[in-house]
Amino acid sequence: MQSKVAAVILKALEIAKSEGLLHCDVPSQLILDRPKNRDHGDYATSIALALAKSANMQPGVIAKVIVKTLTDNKLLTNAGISKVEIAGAGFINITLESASQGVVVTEILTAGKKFGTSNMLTGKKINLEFVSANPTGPLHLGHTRWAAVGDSLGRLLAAAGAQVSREFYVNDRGNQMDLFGASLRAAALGKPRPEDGYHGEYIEDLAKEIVKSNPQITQLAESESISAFTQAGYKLQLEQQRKALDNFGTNFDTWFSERSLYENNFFNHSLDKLKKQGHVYEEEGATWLRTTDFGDDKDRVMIKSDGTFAYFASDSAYYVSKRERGFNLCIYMLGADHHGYVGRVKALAACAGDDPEKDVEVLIGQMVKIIEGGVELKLSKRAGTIITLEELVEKVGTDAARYTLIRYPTDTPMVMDIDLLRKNTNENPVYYVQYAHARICAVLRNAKELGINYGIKFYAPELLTHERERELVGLLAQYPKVLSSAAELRQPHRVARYIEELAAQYHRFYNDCRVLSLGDEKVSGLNSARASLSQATAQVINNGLDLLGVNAPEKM
RNA sequence: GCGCCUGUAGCUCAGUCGGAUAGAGCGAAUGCCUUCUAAGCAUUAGGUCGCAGGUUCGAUUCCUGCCAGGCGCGCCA
Repeated sequence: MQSKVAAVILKALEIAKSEGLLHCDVPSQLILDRPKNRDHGDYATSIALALAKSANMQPGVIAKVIVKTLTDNKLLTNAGISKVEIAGAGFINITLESASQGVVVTEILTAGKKFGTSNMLTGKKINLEFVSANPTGPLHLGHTRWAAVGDSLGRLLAAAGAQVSREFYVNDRGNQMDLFGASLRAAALGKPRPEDGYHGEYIEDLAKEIVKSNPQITQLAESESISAFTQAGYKLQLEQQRKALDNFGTNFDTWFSERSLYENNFFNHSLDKLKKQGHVYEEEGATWLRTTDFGDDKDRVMIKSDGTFAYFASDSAYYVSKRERGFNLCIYMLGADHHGYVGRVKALAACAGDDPEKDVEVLIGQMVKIIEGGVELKLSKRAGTIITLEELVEKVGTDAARYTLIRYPTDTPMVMDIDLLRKNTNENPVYYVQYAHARICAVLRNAKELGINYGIKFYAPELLTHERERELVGLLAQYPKVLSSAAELRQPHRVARYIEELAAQYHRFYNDCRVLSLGDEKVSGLNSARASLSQATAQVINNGLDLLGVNAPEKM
């Protein structure tokens, strides 16, 4: 509907220009806003103000020309417009006819689960890397934010037509792993842990489990024993992470091991590739990538002077791997403590001969604070007092945890109030939205019992003339736009905010417009129309929640 | 010192491809269930959109500078 309206106004501009009423270029696209104020109609455009300068005319005059052209050429009825008004300095407010506005309900009921999807990103093969952690401990709050947001973003990008592969990068190389093994062994032997080792209680538990399944492990020579502990701990911990994520509704297509980058000569292959681009050099016995060629603040070491690989070596090979596997967009989701990586990753892409603006995106998730009983829980891995994904889920449940984490833009630091999330009231937005869905389901169940037919065949859009109905229909029509802009901006929180608004709008409608027939009242077309509208609303809430990975219960 | 993020109602936060009277929840006050799920709805109160300049017909939104807070700046991973 919206595109039809925009098209008709553009057409009016063309006609006005050809008739010599307007002397300026006609834009190829027209922006239609949804006015905040309902008195301003269903759509509004400020095109007259925008064109004022280049046309050298008063905005109000241009607006008049547009409106006159629209009416004179009888363009209004075809686009389903019932009213066009000029307001303020030159805004054009457009009101749709109920019937034409209401067709969106039919569209929703026809498309079902697919309503809102698009082909905006068709042809994009996206590698979405998120969570990526050391397999040396439980996933903490920062990981959890990305587990929720990343998963949702993956669904969103797929809904926009992209082919998405979700990838978890397992940091299973380097001295963190050795420290992990040494910490486990120390715990098993009751010895003090290494100074900069792992100190959480979970180390004790893991150590016990490892010793239980392999009692001889402590008898081995120290270095063998440590590496045996490392291996065993790695397996257990990775499995635990996988389970926790699975339980959280977050699944990955690929668990990519950092170690595997060094198998089958892959690292050398990727280094050769980089060398061919001419940004690799040797200095002081080390091998460097000249990332400063592309705006990084310093060059990065890949092979250290002692011959071992720096972390960045893995990064570079990993990137090459992603590109060789055919991804034409690599999205990295990193924590705020890694924001220094942005320049480096972009420069890396450039060093590999790619376009850092197009082929790579780095999203930074700010810190999450958690408050319980009015006190901030301080997070320290060292002291072992981290809040884990499992603990969060245990405290508030998967739905509330996911929803809350997704609800905020990731570039703002957020505070989670555990006490609030435990409340089953509308202080807690996830319940508010879920309640709206459950409420609709209840209404529809009752409708069936009363013999009220609803659905595409029984829906008469022209009957929906009440202000609440029009508002609700108008909001439903916005959903595809919300999805595409959320996908484009990589901001799943927009979906959450939208369905909150939709839930609120439904509750308002529900309060003012009775869906079901009363008592002995005869069932009318209006009952059917309203029930169909309710059904469409439930469908959109369901679709939205689905993108967030949150349940849409039919009963609460 | 340099870089990234943030600063909007008492609290937690949305919003802004530049547009008409800046929004929501909580908290405060007051109404609405002899008939759809009151986990709901409505009304009222509450704002120099951090500060100062600039661009513009128009700036909370864009630009510059400053102030405040968070986080980073290893041949660690």
